[in-house]
Amino acid sequence: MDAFFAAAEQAAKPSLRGKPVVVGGLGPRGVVATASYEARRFGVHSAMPMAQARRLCPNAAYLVPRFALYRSVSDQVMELLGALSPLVEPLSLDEAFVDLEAGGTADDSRSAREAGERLRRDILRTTGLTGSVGLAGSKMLAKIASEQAKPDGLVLIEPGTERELLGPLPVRTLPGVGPATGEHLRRAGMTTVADLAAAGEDELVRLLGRAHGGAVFRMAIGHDDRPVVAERDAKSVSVEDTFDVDLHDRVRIRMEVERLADRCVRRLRASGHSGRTIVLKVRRFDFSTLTRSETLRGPTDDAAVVREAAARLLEAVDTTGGVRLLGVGVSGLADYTQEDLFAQAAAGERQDGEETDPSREPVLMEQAQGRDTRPEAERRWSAGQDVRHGDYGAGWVQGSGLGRVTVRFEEPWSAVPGRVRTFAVDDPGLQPSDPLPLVRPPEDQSSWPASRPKSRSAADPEPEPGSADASPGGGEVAGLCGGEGRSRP
DNA sequence: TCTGGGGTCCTAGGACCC
DNA sequence: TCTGGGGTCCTAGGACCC
Repeated sequence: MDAFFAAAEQAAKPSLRGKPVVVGGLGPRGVVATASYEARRFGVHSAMPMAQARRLCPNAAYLVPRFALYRSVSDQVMELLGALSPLVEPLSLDEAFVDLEAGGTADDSRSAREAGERLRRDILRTTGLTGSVGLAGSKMLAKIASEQAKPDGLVLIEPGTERELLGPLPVRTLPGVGPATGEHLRRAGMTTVADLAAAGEDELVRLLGRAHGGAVFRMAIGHDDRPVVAERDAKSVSVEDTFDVDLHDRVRIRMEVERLADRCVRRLRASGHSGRTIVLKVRRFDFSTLTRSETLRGPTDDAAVVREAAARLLEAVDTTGGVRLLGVGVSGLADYTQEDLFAQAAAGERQDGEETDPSREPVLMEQAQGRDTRPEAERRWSAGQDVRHGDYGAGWVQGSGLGRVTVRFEEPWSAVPGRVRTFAVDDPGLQPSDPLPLVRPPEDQSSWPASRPKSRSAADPEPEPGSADASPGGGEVAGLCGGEGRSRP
């Protein structure tokens, strides 16, 4: 899918179409998840610190990710892929490999191209979004082709042309060659894929190690026989939080670790797993990161066991100077859930005498450090989130601050950009809501007018630009480009 | 206003065992 | 008479991917 998160937001919010949109963490330490193509022209890209993005493109709309929406669109796309072949390997919400041969869908360039074009039409029709297709004889080349096809295109690599196509490309094009390996190779005088092929396997193994060097060499000469694997079982489950402000208080740190352990176990159980190794991750004030792990005698999915193991691991970590991130993970997964008395007994022995009483700790939670420091009422509203108002219908939060929240009332199928109204953050008529589908469901067409805004003409004039942004408490505003936010449509 | 969150795979050293 | 040769498990860190 092309610029997936941002494209989904533009499809959902007609007023943002054709405008720069940036989706990602909106806190002081957020990074860009996806930038729309309009925002990319300003130099904004994935993984960039949000602060830098705002400097480069101050007029973009900055929105929180809405994973429930992306997941539902992803499910629709994956279902279309499933109709092409039983062998579908999702890489993420917006990308997957499909083995067309195994599905009997295509067996030559012509039939593959037809299947690809049909798929792109089907994706656009069912999701309202564009996707790009790469067709080739291996996963690596199909992926490279799909990158070349973006946005909204299709590229097929004819069998026999692989090496001449790969040769001039930079080494970073190959999967598995990241910043470190790329730099390593550059220092060895290799910048293109042809350089790697010419260097030979022995030389790459010497430079990069046995497994990595061998893999990079095979990729460089266009050899990739990795199969498309439909179902991979998970090997670990983890959760982590970066705090808005570094944590110093040991009691608070301990409490956050236990909260993360609980969250991790909830995810573990939801996935139907138990696990034997508990991992604690700590990123310090200076970005140095360490992990500590402990392997139990048997798998567990017991929150108390994981919490206590994580707390034990924390005991051995020096947090002087502050902590910016904490994480808890479980690996060594068993493919079924079980109550493991061994592990619990072992944990109990090691605990021996140490008391855990989380009920005494929330008192300290109020200390103003870490996470979102805005007042509770304002914390309810994040730029981009879905809301519904009793009188005005469905909309999305454009910004909040100074005790106010501004909402644009529009739906994915609104013909014109919607009107904006401003409310008190605690307005009882305003409630968070679920995302609307991007393509209007047919059965809703008769019922929709009933829930439309009662009076469009009653909408408030738009707020002063920047008024909400002036909030000292970290209020956030989804900016709009080209004066769109200031003038009536 | 510097740097998210959820993963996978690989390497290397030490413990331990036969 | 200073020290073999595997193999597995555990821990920690690093690179990479989306």
